[in-house]
Amino acid sequence: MTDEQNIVSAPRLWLVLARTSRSIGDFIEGSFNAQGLILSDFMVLEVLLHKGPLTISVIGEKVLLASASMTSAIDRLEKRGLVRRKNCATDRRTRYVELTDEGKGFIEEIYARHEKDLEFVAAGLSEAERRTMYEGLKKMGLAAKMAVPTQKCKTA
Amino acid sequence: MTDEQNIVSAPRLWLVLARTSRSIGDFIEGSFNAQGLILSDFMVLEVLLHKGPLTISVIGEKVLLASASMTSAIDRLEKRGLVRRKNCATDRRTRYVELTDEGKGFIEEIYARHEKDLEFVAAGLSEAERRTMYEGLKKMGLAAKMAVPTQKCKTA
DNA sequence: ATAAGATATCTCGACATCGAGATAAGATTC
DNA sequence: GAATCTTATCTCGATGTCGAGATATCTTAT
Repeated sequence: MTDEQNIVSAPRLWLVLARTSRSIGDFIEGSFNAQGLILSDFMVLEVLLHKGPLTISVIGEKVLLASASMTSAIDRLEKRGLVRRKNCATDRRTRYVELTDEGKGFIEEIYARHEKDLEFVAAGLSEAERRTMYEGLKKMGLAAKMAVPTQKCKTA
Repeated sequence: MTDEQNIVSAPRLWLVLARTSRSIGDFIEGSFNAQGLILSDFMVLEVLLHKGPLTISVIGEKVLLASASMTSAIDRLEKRGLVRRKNCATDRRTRYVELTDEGKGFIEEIYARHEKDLEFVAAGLSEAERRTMYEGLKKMGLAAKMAVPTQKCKTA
């Protein structure tokens, strides 16, 4: 740390933010790439584990994937027997996606490791630091979202 | 903010970090997508603007692109007349990449806008907040990098 | 000087993602 | 009830990225 007394410019903050995000992303991907899972597929499984069966478009909103990408993501997971598509009784356009038993055990195990990975990465941070970072990141993210016209930014 | 008093878990911190990084990325891309620039190409031009001519592999290290991706990135930029490949006098394997006059003017203008975008995003943060976030992000990034065996993590 | 190893760039094939458009079905309006 | 609008998913083609391997060149050891 040679810059202990300099002010943190916005570009510099963004640089370290982007790099950190990437480093952590690479790191956590390491814990399931060996199982042939990519980050998107992991996120889909994780959402299903914690929220239960959801429609394809709802999952897509949560993991930030376009509909075309969702179709192929679910295809990949279904082909491996980790999830199952189920027709909706009341709306025949809709397809619910749910974890198979195998998929549930699979993601549970991987998610436990994932949590440990994240604890490790954040281990050096005090509660106050986490709080400040959390709030600061939210502020920045909200400002960025508000500035993008296409994005729907819920004010709540 | 309904969670003013809860502790910030590592997964939650990572979630907001990843989302913020993405939101800001989308936002800043908006300011040059109209010019037909993608983020990678912008980063290449930005490095050349601030560091001067560099070899393809050095640029790749700085913008975190694999060599195959760098070849096509430079191809794209060269085709548009924004950069130029130059053979190295002392090492015939190496190709230096430099901005053309057009490329220089182009990236200068876009970078100015880019800086404003980032100032806008970080505007709501006090100097203390920025400092805490900066240091905290660096801590997390370093921890993640150290945990990835393939990555060379300079201790300096 | 030669052989073996390292390095810089490029080529090729695979793949995840996306936008746009197709299809089918629910919701709304008249 | 038919026409129109909206929504959910899928298909298709294009693109950016990557890993692995090819090629050319430099470096090092002998």
